[in-house]
Amino acid sequence: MDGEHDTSLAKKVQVMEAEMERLYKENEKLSFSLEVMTSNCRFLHAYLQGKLTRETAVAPVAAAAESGSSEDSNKRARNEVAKTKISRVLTRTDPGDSSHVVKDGYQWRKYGQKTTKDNPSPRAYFRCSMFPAGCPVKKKVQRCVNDKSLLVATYEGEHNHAVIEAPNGFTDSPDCTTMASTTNSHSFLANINFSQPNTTLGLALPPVHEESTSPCHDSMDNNIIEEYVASLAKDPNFTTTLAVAVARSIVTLPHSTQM
DNA sequence: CGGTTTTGACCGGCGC
DNA sequence: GCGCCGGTCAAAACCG
Repeated sequence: MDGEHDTSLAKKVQVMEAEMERLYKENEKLSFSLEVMTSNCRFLHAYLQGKLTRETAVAPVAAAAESGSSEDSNKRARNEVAKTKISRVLTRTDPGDSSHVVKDGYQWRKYGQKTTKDNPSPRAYFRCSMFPAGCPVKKKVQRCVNDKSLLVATYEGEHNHAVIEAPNGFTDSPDCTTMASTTNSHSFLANINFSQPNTTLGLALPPVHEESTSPCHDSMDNNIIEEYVASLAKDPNFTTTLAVAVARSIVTLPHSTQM
C-alpha cells in the first residue's frame, strides 16, 4: 500500500469519524446507520494504518451489513452471488407511496411479488424489458425494514445493451436521493452517487489489488472525501440518506483474497 | 390488440 | 422425508 496516500486517507477517515459523531448526536433516528458508519470507518482506519488485514477489516463490516439488512439472511448466503454482478441501490421515496418504482434509466417488467419472512413489505421482482432478446439483468425491489421511506433495489447481472434514458436517471425527482454500491468478485470498488437539487457528490474507493497498490490513487479521492464531509456538515436534511448510503457502501465492499 | 401488472401455483434449495 | 422459504411461472386482468 502507498504509505503517503494511505496516511492522507486515514486523516480523511478521522475527519469523517468526527463528523459522524456530531451527526449521531444531532439525529437520534440515525443511530443505527451512524453506528455502522462509525464502526466501519474505524475498521477502515485501522486497515489503512496496517493494524488490520484486509480480511479482518472486511469481516466485521460484512457482519454489520447482515445485521442491518433484513434481506439476504442466513440462508441467502448461497454462493451464486459471487458469479454475477450485484448492485444495490437505495432510493428515498414518499413513505406513503407503496409502489416499487426505482427510475434507473432502464425499462423493467414485473414478473412476481412476494412477501418475505423478515420484512412485512412485499418484494417485487423485475426483469429488464428494454432488450427482450436476452438482457439477463434482474431487479428486486423491497422497502427497507428499518426505514419504510427507503426502497432497496438489488440488481443482478449486467445489461448487454445501452441505456435509453440519461445515465443519471437517479435524479428523476427533486427529493430522490440514491445510493448505488456495486460489488463483484474481482473488484474492490464502492461508489456513492448522490443527487440532490443542489448537491452532487461521490466517493470512490479505488480498487486495491496487489498489482495496483499506489499508481491508481490520485488526489481526487481526497477532494471527493472533503466534499463529502463538507456536505454532511451543511445539509442536515440529507443526513439520513447519507448515513445509510455510506454505511451501505462500506459494508458492501467485497472480500478480496489478496491484500 | 399488445404490453404490463397481478396473484396464486409451482419448483428447487436448504435445514431439521 | 418434510416443511419452510425465496424465486419463477403463467393465466387472467388491466391499461393505453
